[in-house]
Formats: sequence, structure tokens, C-alpha cells
Amino acid sequence: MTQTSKCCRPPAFARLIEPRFFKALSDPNRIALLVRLARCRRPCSVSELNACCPVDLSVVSRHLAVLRDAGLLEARRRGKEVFYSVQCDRIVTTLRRIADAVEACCPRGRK
Amino acid sequence: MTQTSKCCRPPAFARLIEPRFFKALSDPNRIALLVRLARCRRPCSVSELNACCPVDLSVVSRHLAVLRDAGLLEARRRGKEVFYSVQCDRIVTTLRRIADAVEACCPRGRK
DNA sequence: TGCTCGTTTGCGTCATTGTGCAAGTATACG
DNA sequence: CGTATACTTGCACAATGACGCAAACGAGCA
Repeated sequence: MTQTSKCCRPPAFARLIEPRFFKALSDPNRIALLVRLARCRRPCSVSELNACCPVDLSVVSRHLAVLRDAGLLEARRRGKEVFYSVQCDRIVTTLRRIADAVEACCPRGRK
Repeated sequence: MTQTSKCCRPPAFARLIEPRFFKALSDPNRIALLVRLARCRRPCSVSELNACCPVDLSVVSRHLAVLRDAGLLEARRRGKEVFYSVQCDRIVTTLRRIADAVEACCPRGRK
């Protein structure tokens, strides 16, 4: 009798990991944008964020939209500008939940 | 005076987030493979893992190689078969480190 | 040595994605 | 109104990635 039927049953492990979330972080420019935004500790406009990316402003705008749609950023318009900020709670919670689920499946050897 | 110069300085925040790591998790089939492997709690062969993916065996092999190259899986040959297992420590550590770094940049509102 | 099984790799195809440019939208200001 | 500023979206194109099939590779076995 194998261990297959005795698999751990974390709360919806599979659904915990959304491709869109990770796809958003699979591009160097998007990571740079997120890091820049996190390090600034305050909402930043698109033009401001363009400083960390050697690409066209329209590309930055699109990258930010991807991060926003994936739930990593939040967008808020103030006047003519749109300020993006990091969805800290969501990111931290998501990462920790996955870490916990993985750990629950591989409890031994936690050296 | 802005907060820009007072950005948090987590240990190599930018390098903490590797595109390759997240790119590996950006595909549904690869996530399915990882989840299946984690739930089984033991090394599985390529043919075995093919059960959770409706794609050709060669595609599964390639997906596993991507996960291995990203440091998410480990491969070990035993006879004719190759057994893949989850690199739990590495995954858990990576996710928690990123979570900590993000949290450090957004300390307030940690409701 | 041949043969088989399990896995990987080469190749062609098709879909997706990142990019720049140009045009469009939204808001403020005169 | 019209204009300027900030951003988004349409379009075309190049690069990347997922996929299946067939061939190659590697380990065991007769």
C-alpha cells in the first residue's frame, strides 16, 4: 500500500498557487517595478516608476496593470496621475500560506 | 523632503526575487506537477507524474526540468527511472524571505 | 550484443508575451 | 471651449514558451 492515499490535505493547496500571481513576477522589469515600489514605501506614479525600467512608458503602464490584475498592486487615481502601491498584506499572506502548505507536505528533514 | 532616501534596505531585496523561480510556477501544468509531488510526500518518477498532466510524457519531462533548474525540484536517477522530489527547504525559505522583505517595506497597517 | 523500458532532446508549429510607436482617453488649467 | 499633462490602448513585430512527434540516450536484462 502506497502513501498516495495518505497525502496531506492542506486547504486547497492547488488553488493556493495561482499561475497569474507567479506569472506577474516572472518578468525582470515587473520585479524591478515591485521592488522599487516596495522600497519607496509610498504610492508612486507611473512616470516615477518609469525611472527603474529602461523601457517605454507605455510598457511600464502595461506591466503595472499586470501586477495590479494579479493582485500585487493597487491603483488609485489622483488628479491626472495614477498612483500604484504594493498590496502588502495580500502578497505576504499568499507567500506565507504557500510556504506553510509546502512545509506541511514535507515535515521531516526540517533541519 | 520625501521618504525616498529613507527606503528600507532589506538584504538584497531585488536579488531575493528571481524571475526563474516564479516563471517556473507560472504554468498550470507545472503547478499541478509540484502539488502532486508535494502531496505524495515521496519521490515520484516521470511516468508517475504524467498522470496529473494531460500532456505528452516528453512535455512532463521538460516541465520537471524547468522546475529542477529553478531549484524547486531535485532529480535522482535510480535504475532506468528518474525520481523527482520537492526541494522543500529551499522553497519554504525563499517564500518566507520574500514575505519578510515585503513586510519590512510595508510595516504599517499590518492589521 | 541486441532488446526493452524510462527518460531526454531535436525539431517544427502554434499561441502567448514583451516591446515601441502612434493614437486615444482622462483630468486639470487657461 | 482648447491645450497640456499623465496615462492607457491599438497595432505590428520579434522573442519566448508550450506542445506533440520522432529520434536519441541510458540502464537493466536475456
